[in-house]
Amino acid sequence: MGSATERRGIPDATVTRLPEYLRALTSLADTGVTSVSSEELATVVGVNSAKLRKDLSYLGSYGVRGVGYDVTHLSDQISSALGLTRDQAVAIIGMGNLGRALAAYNGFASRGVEVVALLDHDPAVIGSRIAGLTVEPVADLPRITSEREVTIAMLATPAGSAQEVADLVVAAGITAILNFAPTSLELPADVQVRKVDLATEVQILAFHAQQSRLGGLPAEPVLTEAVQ
Amino acid sequence: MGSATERRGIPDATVTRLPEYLRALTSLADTGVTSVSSEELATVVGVNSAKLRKDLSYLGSYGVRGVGYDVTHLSDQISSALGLTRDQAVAIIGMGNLGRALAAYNGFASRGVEVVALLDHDPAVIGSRIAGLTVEPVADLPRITSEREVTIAMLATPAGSAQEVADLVVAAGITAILNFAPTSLELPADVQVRKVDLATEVQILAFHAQQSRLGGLPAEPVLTEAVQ
DNA sequence: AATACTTTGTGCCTTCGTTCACAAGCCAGG
DNA sequence: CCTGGCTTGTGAACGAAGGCACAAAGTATT
Ligand SMILES: NC(=O)c1ccc[n+]([C@@H]2O[C@H](COP(=O)([O-])OP(=O)(O)OC[C@H]3O[C@@H](n4cnc5c(N)ncnc54)[C@H](O)[C@@H]3O)[C@@H](O)[C@H]2O)c1
Ligand SMILES: NC(=O)c1ccc[n+]([C@@H]2O[C@H](COP(=O)([O-])OP(=O)(O)OC[C@H]3O[C@@H](n4cnc5c(N)ncnc54)[C@H](O)[C@@H]3O)[C@@H](O)[C@H]2O)c1
Repeated sequence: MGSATERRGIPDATVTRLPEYLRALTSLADTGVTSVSSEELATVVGVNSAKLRKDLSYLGSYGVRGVGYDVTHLSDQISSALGLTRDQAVAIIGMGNLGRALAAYNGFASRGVEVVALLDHDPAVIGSRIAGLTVEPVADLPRITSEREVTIAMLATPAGSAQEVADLVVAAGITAILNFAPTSLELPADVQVRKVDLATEVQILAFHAQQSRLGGLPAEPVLTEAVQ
Repeated sequence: MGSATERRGIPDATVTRLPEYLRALTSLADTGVTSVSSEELATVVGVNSAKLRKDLSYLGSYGVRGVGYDVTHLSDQISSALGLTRDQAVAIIGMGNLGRALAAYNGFASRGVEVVALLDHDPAVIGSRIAGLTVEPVADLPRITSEREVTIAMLATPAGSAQEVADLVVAAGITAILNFAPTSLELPADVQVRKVDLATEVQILAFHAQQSRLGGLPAEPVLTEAVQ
């Protein structure tokens, strides 16, 4: 119960859930709800309510006992904890199939993410307009980064170029990368990297699918915890 | 050290790493490497070597002390544990920006994933050809599922339709879903769901970016563990 | 055959995360 | 003002995951 929002040490597991809570709260607010109990919010998000409360307690939240949480206030608290007081300026690098889809995605704006630059190295692509932005050469990344205060790069280049491009990104002063290329990047420890690898996701699903196939017959207690 | 590969109870954390190992091994095999030590493989993937060895031990692996692991044999072991002995047949539902990018993605084939159907409900899209496949109506999902033995569905519809479509998917007999819509699905407990939410990923990065910005000044020991 | 060297597989301890369960605190209603 | 009923915030128990460190088990060398 420290002074304020910025206590060092929100657990990683909590941080990964905060965006989920925020999304659920935004959606509740849109439907006119002004107050939620931890129980209600927890079922919406699909987590245990005690976990939810503990998560919120890390940001020194202001729930009211017997009542619940004020939706807008809690949203603000979470936004602030996540550093979303200002929109995050994002650059997308590699304007192929995936890069174009990302650029065209209109789900970012409402969640504090603004795409401010599209980059590629292919002269055939540079200069074309995609989703209201003009594709620029990667060579301009340092200038673009400082001019538009880019904080996050999305890497959508082929795996072969990913490391090389990541190095450029870091050299340009960006310290957070969302990597879509199926390769692990070797970068300084102060650079945050998150990876989205679809084939990996599918393979994890394949494992579980196989499990239920195998486990289906040997009459196992199927553990039907209702998600209701 | 049980009889074989199919021991019940590979930890979840291990399962999520197995695809990474498999990818690294495939890439090593491509460059002609036939044998790796846990140390080498671990640095490629970016994990602790003891963790790697423990992970492999869950599949009753056959490493050779003093030598390491046979690359192709280990690949087979992992593939088998993951249930990739046959390609996973995947259906993509919702052929918008993202669905098209997924359909055009050529990185699946080499990793045991085959896209066998593209579905939408929009008559304007149905019938068009994308990446060699014809878009079919969602109404045909049950037939398509049984005919082509679809095991996994990728949901790329707007968030508003996601639950509804997911219900159809389950009704068609599919028990594994990769959900790209930013919403949590409520489904029977025996259906495996994994979610890919890009805005969430960005927000997590935003948090860490903020942390290093705040922590940057108060002279903290930056913990530069070399990923080498 | 014996010795030196390498690398696995794993027991054990530590750290992190989850869940339970309940006292503390707040509101509403009489 | 006081009582009853909810819901929060959190201590404590539990469980999962991570990592160290070393015996066990193999290869290579003499
Ligand atoms: N398409 C998908 O749905 C999908 C899904 C999962 C992962 N991915 C991954 O995302 C990445 C991109 O996929 P894609 O299908 O869009 O590929 P793509 O080939 O369509 O596009 C790649 C783009 O990156 C550009 N590029 C290449 N090297 C570059 C460099 N050094 N600097 C700047 N730009 C460069 C190319 O000019 C091209 O425009 C790949 O790593 C792929 O594995 C794609
Ligand atoms: N575009 C991206 O890069 C991106 C990134 C992250 C997440 N997403 C998410 O992925 C989903 C799709 O995004 P998008 O940009 O491709 O949207 P989109 O609007 O371009 O495409 C949606 C497609 O789904 C189809 N559809 C709608 N309702 C359907 C139904 N009931 N049954 C079958 N098909 C239906 C539509 O006809 C359309 O073709 C959204 O939920 C979005 O939030 C997209």
